[in-house]
Amino acid sequence: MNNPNKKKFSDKVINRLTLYHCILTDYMLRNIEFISSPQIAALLKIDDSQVRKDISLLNNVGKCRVGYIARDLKENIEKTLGFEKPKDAFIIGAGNLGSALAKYDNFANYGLNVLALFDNSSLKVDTKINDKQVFHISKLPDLAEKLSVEIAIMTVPREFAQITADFLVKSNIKYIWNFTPTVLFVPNNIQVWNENLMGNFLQFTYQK
Amino acid sequence: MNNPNKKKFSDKVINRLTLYHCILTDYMLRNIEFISSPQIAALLKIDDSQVRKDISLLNNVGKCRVGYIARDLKENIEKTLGFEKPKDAFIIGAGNLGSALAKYDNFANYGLNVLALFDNSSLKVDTKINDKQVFHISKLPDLAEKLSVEIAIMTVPREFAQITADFLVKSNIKYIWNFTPTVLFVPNNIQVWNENLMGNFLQFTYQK
DNA sequence: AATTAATTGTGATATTTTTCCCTATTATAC
DNA sequence: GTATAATAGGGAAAAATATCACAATTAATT
Repeated sequence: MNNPNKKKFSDKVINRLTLYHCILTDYMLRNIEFISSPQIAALLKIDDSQVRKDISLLNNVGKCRVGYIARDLKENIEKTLGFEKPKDAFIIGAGNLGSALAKYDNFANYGLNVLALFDNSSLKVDTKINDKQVFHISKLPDLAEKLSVEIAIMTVPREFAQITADFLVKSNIKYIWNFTPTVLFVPNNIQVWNENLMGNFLQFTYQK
Repeated sequence: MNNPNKKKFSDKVINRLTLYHCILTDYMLRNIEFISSPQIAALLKIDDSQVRKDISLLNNVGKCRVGYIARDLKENIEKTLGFEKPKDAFIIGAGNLGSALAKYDNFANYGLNVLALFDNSSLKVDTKINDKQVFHISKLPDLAEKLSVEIAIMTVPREFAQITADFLVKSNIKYIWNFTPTVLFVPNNIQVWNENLMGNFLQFTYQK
């Protein structure tokens, strides 16, 4: 009955939980002890019962008339979503976006460690970006194996997207976070997340 | 019956349509004339009837046994989602991410024109990034009014996120694309899209 | 010309997600 | 102490979304 391969939470729930986490981080900085579902709901402009349902999935209990203990809830989300089991990743493509993501130290707070970058330009190879070395792309298979890295953040120009994806798959990368405006063709055992920036933009500007 | 303020398409549909558009762009580059719903579905690992349902919303008709005319379908998506009516935007925060987005020329293909950047650092003010001028943030209200800009892409450090949002709202900005890991408190008439990068990352790495 | 197989379009069904609504609880005000 | 109002928790209903199933069409094959 309890299929261990089944995801525990839907994508929507995970997405909302990380937004609750952002709010809770802010509450911590402001030293506020309690948070209520209507407060969270108002900030995100969603229904308060939705917030309670999500939180109840974490087996987190609140106090009537008071709300939830902000610190506990924050830690509970971190534990549930695995922030404290860091995952290592490579950035493929040390251009503008790749560099920006390499400098985005917030990733580490959410359990994502960028170990290195890869590029094919000799201008970039052997430089450092935010203390992370840029290697030639040919070094990737070796380093991925040695460091057991399964996650690649792909920020190459669109014309190299598919060929790069093929190379990553051959190098035993299992997760590709695709920042190129391309849909990749990969085997079924590879997880791809299309960071569909324009789709997101249209979602919030279209007819509102 | 036909409420003109009602959105025609759900967020999910818009998101998928932009992914279909990515695929179609690739088909154009490869000079492939026809595309079928099972082909699209296989790339995105979704159901083919889902693809047909989405496409039928565009009043696009396909040919049995052949599929859809790739160029027509692409143009239909562009027309429907308004790629050809460009929208002007400002980038707020000329740091790494802001600069990367200013250099991301793909936005223009999707109807988003970045006119200028704003920052409060004198080191950045009056420089140019990809031919776009960086202005001091104090110039924003004037320029937003003169140029009728309603969209702001926010890439400031998290500690300045809320104060910046307040300032944008006062400056009559109506749409905030929020790249900071913060949930903003804004009036109900302001649209915010939280580009929740870590949420997206967790969605595709969590228990898969 | 007949057959086969691939594809669209769509109604029906199933599933997922969200919202509604009510009860129990409890801090605060009176 | 009692009343009030805000909140959590959770079952039920509603809404949204995705999948299934199949008839109709048609290009390709025989």
